[in-house]
Amino acid sequence: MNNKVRVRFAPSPTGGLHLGGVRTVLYNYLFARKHGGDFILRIEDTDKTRYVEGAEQYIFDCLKWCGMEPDESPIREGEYGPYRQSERKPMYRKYAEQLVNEGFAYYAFDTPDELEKMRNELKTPENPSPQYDGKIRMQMKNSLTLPAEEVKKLLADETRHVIRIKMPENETITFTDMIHHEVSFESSLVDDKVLLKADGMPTYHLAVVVDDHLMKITHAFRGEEWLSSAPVHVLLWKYLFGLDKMPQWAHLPLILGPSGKLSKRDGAKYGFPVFAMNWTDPKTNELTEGFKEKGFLPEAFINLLAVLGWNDGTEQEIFSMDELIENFSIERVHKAGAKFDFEKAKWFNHEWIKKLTVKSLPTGQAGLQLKVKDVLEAGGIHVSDESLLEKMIELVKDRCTLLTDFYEQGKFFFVTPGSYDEASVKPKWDDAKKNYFETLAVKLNEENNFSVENIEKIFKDLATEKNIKPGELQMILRVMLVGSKIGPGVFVIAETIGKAETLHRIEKAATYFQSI
RNA sequence: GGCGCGUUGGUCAAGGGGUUAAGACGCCUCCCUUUCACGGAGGAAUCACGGGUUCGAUUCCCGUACGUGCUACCA
Repeated sequence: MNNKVRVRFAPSPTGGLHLGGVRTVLYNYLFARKHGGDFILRIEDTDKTRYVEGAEQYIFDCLKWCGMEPDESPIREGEYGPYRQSERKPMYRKYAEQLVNEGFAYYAFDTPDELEKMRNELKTPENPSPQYDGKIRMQMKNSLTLPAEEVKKLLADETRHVIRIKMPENETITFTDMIHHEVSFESSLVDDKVLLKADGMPTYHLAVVVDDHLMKITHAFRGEEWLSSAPVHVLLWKYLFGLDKMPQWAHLPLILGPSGKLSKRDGAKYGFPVFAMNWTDPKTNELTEGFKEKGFLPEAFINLLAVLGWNDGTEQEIFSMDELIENFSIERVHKAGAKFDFEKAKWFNHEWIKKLTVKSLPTGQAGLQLKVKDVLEAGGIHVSDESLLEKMIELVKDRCTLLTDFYEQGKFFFVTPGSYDEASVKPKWDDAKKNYFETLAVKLNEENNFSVENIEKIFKDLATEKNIKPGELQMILRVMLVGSKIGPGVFVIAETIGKAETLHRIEKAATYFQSI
């Protein structure tokens, strides 16, 4: 008897990993970790036509970035492999045939053309999408309608065929969902889903049941879009392995975009990422932006996703992965879909940037320092002084919402401004100011202790002496050192960049201001 | 069209027969700061609608509307 919790996430390698996908992984992962269980990654690649080169590796990379590495997966083998359904192909047929032998499924020989013909003939305004179901299966070409001899011959001749489930006539299929509680369906209203495709690959319906059984999955969390096909899965469990062995289900609410279901296109349309990381579709070469590249911290990303559709009942909103694991409960996940709000997403990132110290990172991932360094270097700023980098981060992190903001907010610590906010300085600049800054430069140059306090004292004493309001002077000094009216205290900036650089910037700017 | 699921401010949401219906984001005002932010103090804004049940319904029940998902040899 194995009571250990085992959950799995089963993406199909057909494109990028969107918000809803990552949240599904996250909830699976949190549940597994909370209960000391296993988190398994299984790849659903039974549809060769939709398989996209590179998508599988991309999924691994995204999970790694988020800090959710599976215990068993195609790259970290366990005892229940293989973890790619395409590599498990031989396993499925016998279950499908068992179902046929027991009368729960049947062989269907209808060609795609015949199916299309049937649908077209039956299509009416009242019934826009006719199903292959109990009402019409006796008019189709299958082992229920054909004489046994003919079926035998067709199979012996290796005629292309599929195996379909035979939905019972009048049965109410009821099951318990951890979020929606009791859900019921009328069996006669569900169609005879294909279980095994003509190429021998299982469909999702067969594969999910067989694999969950073979991999001893105890809990299965997936998007709400699967709720409609749950009755098929329930029946399959009943026929194949017993309802008592069926995992507990939880159908997660959808994440919505500004107008309806969140789509890949919403990203481009509204200017926010919808994938975890940048994804370039190799077929179209189309790039969909990722949260990582947009400047999000993985801590913030999983945090904002976790509380989109779940909360622990307290007022806490900022959770680390460890706190999430501790406090998460699937029962508190909402029933209703949640609209994604990019403004709030940015707020989470802001909070995490403020929260993280430069070096220590709770996740053990690359620190803020390295990430900020990457941002600066991407902007062409070479960082050679690590202690200056650390100091800069501490000084400006309160005013950075995205990692990429560190460029604008921090570049002046490393490079002399190349341009100035002339509109602010021009009206204030006169001979008295020119004279003031010339004298200031001399005085600062004589000062050996170039500390914030000393710089400020010299600055203010001289202002008093020259009878100029310090406020205006401070603004000008800021533009001299920074180039614009942003950043932390001017005197702190001066101290940080050092005496030589401060003097250099004052002189360079004064010369420039004189010319405008 | 059928079936499923859902519905507390603009958004995320707590709550759950009697409450001034929490909190957060965003927005607005003020304070701090002669920079930009952070921070602090306030403010505007909500129980989809209609019937029941009840002394009382945002909360329970039933309808309606709206939203959303499924209705493929896709997952």
